[in-house]
Amino acid sequence: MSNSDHRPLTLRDVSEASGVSEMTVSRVLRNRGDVSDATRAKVLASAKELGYVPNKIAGALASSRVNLVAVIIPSMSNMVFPEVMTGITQILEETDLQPVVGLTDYTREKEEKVLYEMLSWRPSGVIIAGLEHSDAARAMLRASGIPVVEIMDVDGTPVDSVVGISHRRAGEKMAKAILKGGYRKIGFMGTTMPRDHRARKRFEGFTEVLAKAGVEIAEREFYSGGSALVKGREMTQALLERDPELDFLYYSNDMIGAGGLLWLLEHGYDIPNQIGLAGFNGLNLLKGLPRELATMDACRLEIGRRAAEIIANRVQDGADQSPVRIALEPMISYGDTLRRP
Amino acid sequence: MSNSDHRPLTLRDVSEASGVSEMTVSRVLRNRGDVSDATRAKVLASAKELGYVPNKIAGALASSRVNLVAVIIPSMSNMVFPEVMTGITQILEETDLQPVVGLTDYTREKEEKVLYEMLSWRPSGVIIAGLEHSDAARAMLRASGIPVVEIMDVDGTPVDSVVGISHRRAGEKMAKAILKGGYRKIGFMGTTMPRDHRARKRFEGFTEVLAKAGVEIAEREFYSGGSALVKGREMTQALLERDPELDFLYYSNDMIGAGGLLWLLEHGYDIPNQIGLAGFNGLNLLKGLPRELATMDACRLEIGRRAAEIIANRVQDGADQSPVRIALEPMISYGDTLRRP
DNA sequence: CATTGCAATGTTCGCGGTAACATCCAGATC
DNA sequence: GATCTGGATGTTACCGCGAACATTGCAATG
Repeated sequence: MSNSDHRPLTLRDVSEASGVSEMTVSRVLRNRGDVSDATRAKVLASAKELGYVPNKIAGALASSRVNLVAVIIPSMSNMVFPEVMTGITQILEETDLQPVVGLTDYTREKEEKVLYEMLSWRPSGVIIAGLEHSDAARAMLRASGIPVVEIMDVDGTPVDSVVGISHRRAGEKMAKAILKGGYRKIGFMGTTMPRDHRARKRFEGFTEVLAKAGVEIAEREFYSGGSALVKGREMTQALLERDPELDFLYYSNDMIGAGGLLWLLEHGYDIPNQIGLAGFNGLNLLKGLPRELATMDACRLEIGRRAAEIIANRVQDGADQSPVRIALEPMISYGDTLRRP
Repeated sequence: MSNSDHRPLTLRDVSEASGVSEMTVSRVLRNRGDVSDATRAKVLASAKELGYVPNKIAGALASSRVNLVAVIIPSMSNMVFPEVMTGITQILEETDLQPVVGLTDYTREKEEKVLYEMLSWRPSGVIIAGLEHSDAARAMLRASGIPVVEIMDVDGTPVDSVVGISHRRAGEKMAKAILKGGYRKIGFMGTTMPRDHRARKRFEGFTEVLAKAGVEIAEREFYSGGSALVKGREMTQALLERDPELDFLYYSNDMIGAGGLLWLLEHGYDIPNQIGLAGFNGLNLLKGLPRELATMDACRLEIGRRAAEIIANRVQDGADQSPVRIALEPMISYGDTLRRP
């Protein structure tokens, strides 16, 4: 049962223990090729007794097949990417592919490093967040010769396939809804977003629609780090102190929106009449607040699923290798904090 | 720049492009051994121009060295494990080790499968949540011959090293604090926990201390799935309808605790006098609620860091391989919802 | 009973690197 | 000038497995 001498086990050990060739053991363990039931049973017994675990490193080298899919995302801590991962996992579980995650912390340097690291394991595909990469990263992706799916965002030029929503459009859509709701003095709160291109695009779409209607953002506030709920409270207070006339607050994510909502309720604001508010991302983590925050669903689960499907399809041999572009439609949810038109 | 014919690049390609042997290229790319500056520059230029990415599969096979650390945890979606991951990453970033995550969904079968899968990549170490594993899993861990750190929980017998808190003690500690606060009619809410051994142990420690003081849990309620915030509200309402006399509510996690808190505030309860409440896990995600929930810090970040440190130390050659046991002390935080003694 | 057919099993070679050792050569040393 | 030295580079032999092909043996066939 135990491997006390501590020489790592190999196929040879199993082969000797069961009295067949290494090749036959290999066939049994991979369920490939014809093996008699008797032999199969014998081999499985020996393998189990020894506690043998096949060496995928050797296997992958010999077969030049790796069942890994690299997933490169900025962070795991903000609820949006875990949900994307769930979607990816749901699909890949039905195949023999396996996701491996790399984190970029929203920096290009790290993205490049992580990508290099991942590609050095010769995965079968790459799913990577965003369309903005360094030239080197883009070159690596292209040179890798494997299917690449860029996710989250469709506003730009993909290397290969892309699945996401248009954040520009999401911003526009929210702006229109706010205007239709009759709001005119609008405050904006978001992260300081040097590298959050998606937040930037939403903001651009948002302000453009407002501009066309002759409305300007009256006040804005940015934060980074700390508890988002607390920051939402603080920024909301700060904004309203600067301009008590504001009748709408647009938050770049639901968490700060929730903080703002709590603060407004405590201070007796009449929502959504005296003041309306909306966030972004449809975190169902937040269902159960005193009021339901207006928000926009970024289709995260679906994005993960679609991206994984593209990879899974492409990996089959003889599969169509042409790039796919999927633009999902972000759905607005009015909740209790945005007047309906 | 591009590899259009699509034969994957190898060391040989770089070696031919730069006019030196493959071995020299290998040395340059790994920064190992003596190579003249001129040669180094030449090789790096060729590698970059070709867009060559070393093949770690081949490298690992040849050197039998893999810079991966398997991290096996139940889930990524409940805020506790992401924080552990952060701790692990913080430490491993200073080394050349890299974490690779596998998810078990709180089931033993999946744990066993994921472990097998991970071990087949011959990682340099394993960090795995909990002390309860199938016999097969335990056997694999032992047979692997690599450092293993079980995390989160210290109430049990580890395979090798262990870093965590005593959940039994955490439950006891909270029970004592509640009793000292003068509460006597206590309700409990948690997940249906067939496989959440840590929640179970907390519950056991909790009830035992109460029992010694002659106090019994008056009401209890369990949930699974859905939005924790909503569930917290619903369960709280249900419990108080069944027994309006309850003067304390203990929640097995902060999220449902937050839901309960919001419900109680909306219904005009006087907290913490008429009724007190406490959760578990110290999610700073939740800082910013109208009241700060009493809770207990499970030392998640620190657990991740310590576990990673153990692996990092052991991986060095000539390192002390003896098992380590680290029991961290969970700290109670009274917040605004638990009367101080 | 020799021949065929096919399932079951074995053999050879190479995947793309690296460890370990071998070689080469310019400058230092006597 | 012969010898030594050590940095720079090359050669050889694997690492553990799987693809492709080779072989074996036994039942079916004429």
